[in-house]
Amino acid sequence: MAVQVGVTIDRSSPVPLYHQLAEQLREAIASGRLRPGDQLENEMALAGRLNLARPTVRQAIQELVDRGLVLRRRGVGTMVANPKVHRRAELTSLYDDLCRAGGRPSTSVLRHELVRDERVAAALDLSPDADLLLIVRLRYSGDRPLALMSNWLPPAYHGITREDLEGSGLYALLRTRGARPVVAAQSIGARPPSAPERRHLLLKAAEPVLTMTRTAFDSEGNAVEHGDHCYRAQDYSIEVLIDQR
Amino acid sequence: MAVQVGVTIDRSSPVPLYHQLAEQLREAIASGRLRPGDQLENEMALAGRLNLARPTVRQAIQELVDRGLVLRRRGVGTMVANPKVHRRAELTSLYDDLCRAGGRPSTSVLRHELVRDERVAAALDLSPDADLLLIVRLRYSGDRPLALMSNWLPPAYHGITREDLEGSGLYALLRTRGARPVVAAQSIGARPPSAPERRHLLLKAAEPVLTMTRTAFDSEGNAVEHGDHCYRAQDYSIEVLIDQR
DNA sequence: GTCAAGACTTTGTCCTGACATCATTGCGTA
DNA sequence: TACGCAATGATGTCAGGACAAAGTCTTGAC
Repeated sequence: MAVQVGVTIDRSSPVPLYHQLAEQLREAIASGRLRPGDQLENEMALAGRLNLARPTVRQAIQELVDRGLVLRRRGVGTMVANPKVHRRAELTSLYDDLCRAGGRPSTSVLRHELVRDERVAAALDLSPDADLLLIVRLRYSGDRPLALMSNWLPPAYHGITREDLEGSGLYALLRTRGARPVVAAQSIGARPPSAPERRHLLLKAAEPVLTMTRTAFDSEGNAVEHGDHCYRAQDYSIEVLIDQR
Repeated sequence: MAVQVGVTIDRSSPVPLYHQLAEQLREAIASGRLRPGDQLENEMALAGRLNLARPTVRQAIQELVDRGLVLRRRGVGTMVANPKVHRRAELTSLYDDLCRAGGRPSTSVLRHELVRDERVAAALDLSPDADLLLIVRLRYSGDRPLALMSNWLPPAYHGITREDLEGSGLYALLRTRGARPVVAAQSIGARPPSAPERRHLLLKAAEPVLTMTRTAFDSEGNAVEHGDHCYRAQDYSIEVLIDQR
């Protein structure tokens, strides 16, 4: 009944054992080796087979529960969840999104300069006179403009150049510089486009823009970026997955 | 240095000990007895004082970490996080939101009838010929129309009446009927209003609507509701808090 | 006075063991 | 046949201990 998954645990690795296990189970689900409705081995069996203690196995499975990948039912067991609830909101950039969707994104950097902005500094929890790197980009999908994006970065990331930005997404760049954004407050709205927005995004006055304002922090509460984006609403929608525990 | 919080543990209660502790710490933070930057007692001290094992205390604190209420730093301790990252996205209804914001929401129910809809049934993971209760409501804040909302409910909730809906929010009603929605996929977009939307929401053609489509499930993967809402964009924005672990 | 090594504190990981609670299954009895 | 109860098997909770790793602080040498 229960599906066995090939798992190898490397005890010499610095990666915690529970995370090694969670990662391999996650991969098994993503690749389809474990399919929705499949029953996982029970915790004791997994622990015995892998020579781990049950709390370690539990911690691994808890990671998957937290992500909504599996469901636990006391007295029954653990099974792979319905794929509808699989994907959770991720902190990714539009660039990554387009790449995954198979689009050919390109970027033109309209502005790249140091500024001071009290309002943004407050959002980032920095002192009001902090220097911020302002980046304004126009993002294309193929040859059609899709988004006009303004981002403000704290001093730690001022080394990012125009050339960097034309080649990859902002979040990928931030991550290569050690940023580990884990939490972001987003506000999403809509309005008629301003004149520059109409010009850049090739919009008529009656065609609205979808706006997204976001501030991202790492796990220690340090500011990572503040963004103010607007999208062509007819070509874009924002997907979020909300869960409450 | 560390702030002691009055905590009482009731071992005869059916509520898990770790949850009792987490709840009281959460309350201490919410009420301001613990303030951002304050250091919590360390895990061993808490465990000793409350006669709990350290893993139990850890599990309690983990709950707070998961909600972004506190930060843990090895070798340093656990401290209350910056309030900027406190609130997380919640599964609430517009009605609840307006109540909290002090508005005086009112609702008129435009439609309340059983329908079949293959597309919605698929989103809810029900059979295509399932009977669904379609509810269309116009929500006012004070005397101004704010949102036009369509919701489809699976058979378990067909007992909800027009009168119920005029008095409280949909999510409150669902919860009184035992629903425990915990996960929802939302898609947010914008577009010019349709003619009926313009009429109901008193919009001009150039004023866009913000659209939100949502499907909610409970922790066992059962469908709870599917909603298709549109809001006056000039009066409303959607806040989401995203975190990735 | 400055800097580095080491002691100390605190959280992170992992183990073993025990009992509680819930759901299901199957058997026995009415 | 139908119902109820007990056995079984799974996850949920909790204890207590051990060592690892990271950050901070003190101490001592130069």
